[in-house]
Amino acid sequence: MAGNVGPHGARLASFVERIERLNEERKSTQGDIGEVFAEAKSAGFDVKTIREVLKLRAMDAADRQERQALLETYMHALGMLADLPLGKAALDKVA
Amino acid sequence: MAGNVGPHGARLASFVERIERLNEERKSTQGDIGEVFAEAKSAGFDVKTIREVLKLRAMDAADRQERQALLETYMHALGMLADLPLGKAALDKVA
Amino acid sequence: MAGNVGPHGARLASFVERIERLNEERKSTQGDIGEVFAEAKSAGFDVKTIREVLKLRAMDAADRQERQALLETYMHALGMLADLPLGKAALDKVA
Amino acid sequence: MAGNVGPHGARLASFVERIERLNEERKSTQGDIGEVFAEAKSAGFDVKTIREVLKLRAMDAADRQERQALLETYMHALGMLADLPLGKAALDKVA
DNA sequence: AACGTTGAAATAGTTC
DNA sequence: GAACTATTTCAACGTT
Repeated sequence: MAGNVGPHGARLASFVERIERLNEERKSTQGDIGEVFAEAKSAGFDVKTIREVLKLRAMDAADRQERQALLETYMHALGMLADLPLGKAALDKVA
Repeated sequence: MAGNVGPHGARLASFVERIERLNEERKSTQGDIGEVFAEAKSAGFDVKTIREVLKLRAMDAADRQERQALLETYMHALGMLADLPLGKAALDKVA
Repeated sequence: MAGNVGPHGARLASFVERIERLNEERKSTQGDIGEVFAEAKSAGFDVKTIREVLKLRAMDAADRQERQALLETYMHALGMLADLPLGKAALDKVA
Repeated sequence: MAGNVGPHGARLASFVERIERLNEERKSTQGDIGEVFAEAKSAGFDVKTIREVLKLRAMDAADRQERQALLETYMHALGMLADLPLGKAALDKVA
């Protein structure tokens, strides 16, 4: 049963190895995060609360992105108006 | 209202920012992994199968590590277990 | 204030009570396990080592199950992998 | 290296097997719980909320136990008073 | 014996 | 919605 997987074996092996390498990188970064949490903890901070802070900030960031996207849509729609007081006021509302 | 967070605010901010930075790094790596999968897919490979291969290889690696760790414990317990069928079978697996 | 929970209250109460009953059963069994450990300890055995033995045996059982499940996937993927060294090694492990 | 673990091997094997059997029992019960949750879910109930209910009831039960234990302490302390109005009033406060 | 630490199990959230 | 990962939780263990 010595197979013949065809000429694509090497290509497949390459994909597998690249993914494994990236996976290790990901885990390493994850480990770094754990270390920072541990450091914060031994500095007297409450890890759970820090997680809450991070979550809130991530939400804020997402909101900001949405608003930014909306803003750009408005920018295009109001392109011809932007220099006028009316257009400026509209932009102020979404910014 | 200048965001007075107490004397430890700067320290906390540092932790939060380091984690956020590492998080972005992690997501970026995750994105890279997704790209490799996409590349493999458009090269005609089956993504599900690649995942299976990765899982199997990871399992093997983890097993090897864990068995190695258990070996030390067993070394100490040898006297108690070595001539018990159960213990022998266990030892055979890690040896 | 007769605890009117709506028309589905009885159904919900039934679910809650069944789960609570099963939970007690689970805790009881857990207690039995603790007793066996205690008994083994007072018979002079090292509890930690017994835990290691249990872990190893559980691992082996899980491995066997998982490899069996993977085998089916591999059967389908044989054409793609069978003559790639990586694939061969993987197949050897499950065969 | 055919060990001689001593005369206690059979005893150890017995402990291991008893624990493994209890563990299966525990997992089986756990599976039953999962089934009840699934059933409740397909009946239209929110699983997360049911978990909250269970938690609250467990807390209440623990409280009741504590109060019961306290009550018994009082019972003993007030044993000689229990038949008198004064003692009864005291007992009413903790019940 | 209370305390935090460690390890395992379950739950929740995220990604595909 | 299925699978994987992370977070939380619970119990056991040693430590002070």
